[in-house]
Amino acid sequence: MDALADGGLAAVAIEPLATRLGATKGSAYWHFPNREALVRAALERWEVEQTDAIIARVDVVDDPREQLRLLFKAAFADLEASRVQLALHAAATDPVVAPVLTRVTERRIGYLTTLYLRVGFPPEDAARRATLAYTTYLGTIQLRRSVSSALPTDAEGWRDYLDDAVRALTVPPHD
Amino acid sequence: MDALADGGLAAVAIEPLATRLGATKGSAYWHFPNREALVRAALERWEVEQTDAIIARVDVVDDPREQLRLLFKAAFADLEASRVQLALHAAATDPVVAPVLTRVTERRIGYLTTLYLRVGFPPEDAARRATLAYTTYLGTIQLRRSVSSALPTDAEGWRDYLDDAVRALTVPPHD
DNA sequence: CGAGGACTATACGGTAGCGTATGGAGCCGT
DNA sequence: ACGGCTCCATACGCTACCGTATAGTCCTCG
Repeated sequence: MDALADGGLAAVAIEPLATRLGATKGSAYWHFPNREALVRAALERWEVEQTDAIIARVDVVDDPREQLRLLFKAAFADLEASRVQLALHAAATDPVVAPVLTRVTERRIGYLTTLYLRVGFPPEDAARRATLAYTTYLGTIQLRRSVSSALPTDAEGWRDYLDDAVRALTVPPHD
Repeated sequence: MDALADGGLAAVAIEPLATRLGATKGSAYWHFPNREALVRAALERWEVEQTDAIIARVDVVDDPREQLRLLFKAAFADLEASRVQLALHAAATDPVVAPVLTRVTERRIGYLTTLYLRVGFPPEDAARRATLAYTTYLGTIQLRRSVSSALPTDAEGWRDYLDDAVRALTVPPHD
């Protein structure tokens, strides 16, 4: 996961990882039949750890608006996780990555949709706004990584930014 | 630019491009001293074409809210451009890409800020909302590429999505 | 027309990664 | 104590890319 976060999917490779671990190719190929299996193992782990975990943590709260705010806060808190997330999006065309990324994304947007439904949005509006919220998340972590100077750096600036985002994303749909 | 859009920065390479063009390495190395120069040339071209061009097209309208809507529409219209955009963000850690990406991003957010100012936002709120709008843009093209099933596919669904986005992004700041 | 510049082609050596082969260590049960 | 299982190390061939060397073609201009 570290390699994925640091160097993208290309860094999830047999020889570099073996070196990093002070081992050799020979031993690596005993544990994994080939590089694809290694990548699959990393993806499987990511999918399991990054779906239910956060949802479960947010689900203890009752007020859906508060849940949204918590969700955003939690999503941005884990820097390592967001770097992995970006690495996988960067590798979205990879045939091994694509299905996993699709599943996780749809599941997350699905959960966001339930929150918007509980806020009182009609189904179609809830789904649309959930997607919009997710793109805001994606774009923000992308920007934070690529051009961090464009985002607030201090804590209160960041809080203002989040507040404004939640405010914008919870404005009632049409009229 | 095609190679960049299709295969990311890694595809902007001497030998693959030479083959693609029906030429040989030898000829490529006459035009460019090395691979880095080739990449720089592509980046320079991108920076020039993708900054003033769109801004100029939007600047003919007067109403800033309408400009925002137009800007969003224009930003999503050019599929090729958004793929290049994503390729560069994926390669954001590359020392050649980083400064170019930073310049372009800050310039675009700067322009968005002027629009929000003209809408009537106080400076700080305008800057914040401009950033938020840009992350929405980034996240949406990211999602469209990675998990296109999560976004509306038909024209009216897309229009509704854009309308909702503009609506959310133009809600007045705090109170 | 012929010399030099613009461009192309072929061949070479180097690096980084994949995957395979093969030969070990070290431990475990009989 | 010894055959077998687990795990690791070394060596090899293969591919794709980088960059260099060198020779060739063709066009233009004096």
